[in-house]
Amino acid sequence: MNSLDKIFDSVKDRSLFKNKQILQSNYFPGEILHREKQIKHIASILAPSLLGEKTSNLFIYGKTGTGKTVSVQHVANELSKRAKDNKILRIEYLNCKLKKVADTEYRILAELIRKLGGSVPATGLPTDQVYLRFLEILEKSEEKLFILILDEIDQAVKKISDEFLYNLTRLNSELNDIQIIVVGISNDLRFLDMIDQRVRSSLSEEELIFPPYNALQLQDILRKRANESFKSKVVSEGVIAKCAAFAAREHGDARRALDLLRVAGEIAEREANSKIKIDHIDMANDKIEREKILDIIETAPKQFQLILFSIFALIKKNKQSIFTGDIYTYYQSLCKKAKIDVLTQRRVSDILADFDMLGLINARVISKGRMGRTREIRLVIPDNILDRCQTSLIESLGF
DNA sequence: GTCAATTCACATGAAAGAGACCACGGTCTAGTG
DNA sequence: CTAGACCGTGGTCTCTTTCATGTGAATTGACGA
Repeated sequence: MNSLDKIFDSVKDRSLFKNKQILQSNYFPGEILHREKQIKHIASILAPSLLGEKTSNLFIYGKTGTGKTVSVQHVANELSKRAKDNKILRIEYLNCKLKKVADTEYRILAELIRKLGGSVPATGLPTDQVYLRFLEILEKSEEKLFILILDEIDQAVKKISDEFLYNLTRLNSELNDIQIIVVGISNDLRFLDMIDQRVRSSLSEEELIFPPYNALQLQDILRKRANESFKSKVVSEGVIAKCAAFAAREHGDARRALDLLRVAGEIAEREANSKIKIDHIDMANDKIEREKILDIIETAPKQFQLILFSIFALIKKNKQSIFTGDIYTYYQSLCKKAKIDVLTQRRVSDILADFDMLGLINARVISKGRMGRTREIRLVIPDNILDRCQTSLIESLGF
């Protein structure tokens, strides 16, 4: 027991972190760097709501990790702080990408109702019933304005169709005592092209684009957070610069940069180093990448795993690119051997497209002339973790 | 040699089914007074 | 008489199939030089 105590005690001394939470992605910083302009813009658009006036709907675009969510939430917090006493304003934030929570029309409404203090069954009701309940509960509330922040709204629209947004904007005409203001946040800059003209004009009355952070800005952000989260002298300037450079390469993703720093810190800590070294960042980068991929692979449904396994096998056999047809035939024989139902080619095609989206493979639709059109598929999983992936696949498939 | 038609092997879309989950309202049953 | 069990109907949601339509360039074959 004593020896264990020692280990436990030594962890405390050895820790490089002062407060690791600050580097976690759900941490909400008190001060947001390099977004003053955008924050002011958002605030100025939403400011009239404090007087109970219906403001324009607002749409915000920007890649992941450009501070959209944080900025909007910051403004929302300040607004509700101001409006706390007089019941004019109610602000709710909802991330439409959360699986099983808010990724369908029904669930978004249900979640909103829940936030407003009502209750709805998880399933079973017709959607229009849920709309009615939503209206009812809105009418009942004392506030005059309801600011609805829909994060990752592109995900929702992709899944549900833009009718949902149309309904949402139309609700205002059915509401007497309360008006809804929609603030949409989207990662996809082409989002507006996806939605109907009618919706577009009524929904995105104001638009705002968040540019990616550049390397210098990322450095500022990292430096600030590092100061708060690490003990002193753990993080050197070089480390920060490297983290920033890494993330800047990936379209200026601040979240990514912070993850990198945190994981590098964890690695350094485990190695009993008192400082983070440049190497640790490379290791962290590998680790993040590896865990992301392994996580996808391990949690994927069986059929997905089978198809992925087929891809692995074929890639190994002939190093060059492979095509949908090859994969399908291999997959078929695999299924027969394992006595598993065979999916149609149509479905497999979709699954391959999913893999492309997830970044496991790189699929390009090419035409081989008389040999038809197909996807040319290349694996983007780095060689050094390919074996790990394969063994974990074999394991979970029970081969 | 040139040019348009053809043809391949899928991609891509739309719709609809299967099966799991669930709410709601009506009916039946057993327990209670 | 009534609370609770039970059942049928009709929802949502995910994964999948079925049917239909689309598509880019190698190939073909007719044509003219």
